[in-house]
Amino acid sequence: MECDSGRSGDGDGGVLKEEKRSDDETHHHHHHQEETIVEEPPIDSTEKSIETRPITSSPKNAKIDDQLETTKAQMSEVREENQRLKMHLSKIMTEYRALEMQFHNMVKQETKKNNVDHNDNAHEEIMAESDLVSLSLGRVPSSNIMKIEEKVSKVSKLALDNDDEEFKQELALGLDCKFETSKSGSTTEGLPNQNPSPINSCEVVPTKDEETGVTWPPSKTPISNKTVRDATEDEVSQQTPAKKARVCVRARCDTPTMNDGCQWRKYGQKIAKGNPCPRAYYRCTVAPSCPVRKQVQRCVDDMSILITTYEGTHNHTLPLSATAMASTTSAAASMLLSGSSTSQSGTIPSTQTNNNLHGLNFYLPDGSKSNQLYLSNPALSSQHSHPTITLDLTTNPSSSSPFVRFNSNYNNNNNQLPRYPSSTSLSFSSPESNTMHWNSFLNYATTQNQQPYNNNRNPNINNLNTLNFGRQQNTMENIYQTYMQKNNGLPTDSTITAATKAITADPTFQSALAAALSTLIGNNTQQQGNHQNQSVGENLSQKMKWAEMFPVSSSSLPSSSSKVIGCASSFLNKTVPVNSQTASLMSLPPSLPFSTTKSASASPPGNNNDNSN
DNA sequence: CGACTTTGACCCGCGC
DNA sequence: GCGCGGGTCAAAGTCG
Repeated sequence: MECDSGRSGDGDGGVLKEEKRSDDETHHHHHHQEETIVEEPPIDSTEKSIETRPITSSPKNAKIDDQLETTKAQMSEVREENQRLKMHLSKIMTEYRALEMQFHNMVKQETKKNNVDHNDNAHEEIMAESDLVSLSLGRVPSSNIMKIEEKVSKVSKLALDNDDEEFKQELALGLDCKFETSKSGSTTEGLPNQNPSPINSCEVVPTKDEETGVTWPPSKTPISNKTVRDATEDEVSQQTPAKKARVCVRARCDTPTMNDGCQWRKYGQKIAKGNPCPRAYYRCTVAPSCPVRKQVQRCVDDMSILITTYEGTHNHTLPLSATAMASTTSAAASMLLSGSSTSQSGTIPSTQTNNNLHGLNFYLPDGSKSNQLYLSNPALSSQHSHPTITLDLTTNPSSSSPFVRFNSNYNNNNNQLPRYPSSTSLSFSSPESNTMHWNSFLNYATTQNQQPYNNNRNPNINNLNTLNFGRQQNTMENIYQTYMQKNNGLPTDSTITAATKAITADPTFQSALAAALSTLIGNNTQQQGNHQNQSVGENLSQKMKWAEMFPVSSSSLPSSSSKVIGCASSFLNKTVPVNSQTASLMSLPPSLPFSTTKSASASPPGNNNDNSN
């Protein structure tokens, strides 16, 4: 809070300040001296003493009166200036939103077109481009993406008043404002104290079963496996090839399992081939019919690394502490299921050129960067029919390599020409100090007591790295909050433009981004939620709205009560104010299979608040 | 006693 | 068709 205000160029308030300066430089110039005089304490004390006494020395009094007058006048001017700035800001916001709307509409149109074309061409394109590692998260052929980009640039040009910088600034201001407000909100929120109202959570009734796309067959549902499977198979087969998207999270963890906030019940264990460490199978027990499973296995190469693979989406209200992981994994899975496959080389440059998205650098492993790819445990990644996205939280912080990777392995058979790109890697890294949210945030989770990484110039981040998560939950929450407060974390011009590019590159990406962002700023977005619109995605917008609806809660944190002894990833959870269901839903567009609950296996969401059995 | 874990058996898909 | 391996089931065991 206090320490960052003086910094320049680190996002946050800096944008506003600069705006102020540039707009009203003259005011500042000729008021500056008087301001300093006013703020000087001796004058105040003199004032007091004079006021309390009868007027004795008129020259002094006159001087002071003058100063008072001047000060008052100055203050009123400052107020006016403030008002002007506010007006300017609101205007900018309006324009920004208008642009967002336009952009979003275009994206929608393009997506529709692509969906039509997709069925015919997608696979061929995938086959043809399988050698390319792709960041395209949707099935939008790059040509179309480029079209979209062109259109966007056109729109931008139209709306920019021929000033790109101004546009950037506007964008930055728009988000700036949001973040700023959210930050102020966070201070009052402090530690979450309220339960997400089950009633409220139930209001977000999933209209579709998450089973729609998650082809995970519910095995222990009231209905028998095969019945449910048969019931859902048709739908599934119609929508997507039967691919069970999985999200694999690699994290360093001493304990047998990661505490992701959810309740799990072990139902099996196997020694997988190629890994002496047994693989444990867990089933979500928060709701009896929840189809979510996870596999936990130690990495054969590094026993300290725990590989947790999630499959499916919760169809019930999650404990607050589980929402972050759920939304993150859901979003990641949605990226897969929505087609993290196609892209042509044309799109790569745009995404590779260091797209800096809210502090995230997304870049693709091209041939030269193949080492960026994380090849997950072969035993886990060799699941042919399971597109798997890997969140690698284990990267050595000292390296400049990405800290977090999304690595999707559709098909890990090396000898085969993969139907899908063999891997897709999203690397979240940010060497720049103003773009370290995710880095610190995720490393915060993963490095535990590992060495701090030095990429960040912000000392706050390094502090975080020295912490264990999971065992110092409260401490970490506080520190995280402190960190969020200290790092106002406002996007800079470049981040905004990069974000625009990234979004342009793929609308589907929005879902993941939304989840990620909501994870970061989720409960801090109360007032601005309604302003966040289509640019980042409706999902994010929705999330923020929901964030309004569901105040943060900590009283229901199961991570503390759960029997699960594990590495807490619950550090994430504090940042997501919504219940799990909304988190799952929000993180995904309705059309995405992971996003909703649709059919059979789901028991009414309202009934799922109680624990299993 | 209920909830959970363990563990051997079983099922099923895939490759040969 | 067969074998392999991943995934799941369910009875038995364990724990609080």
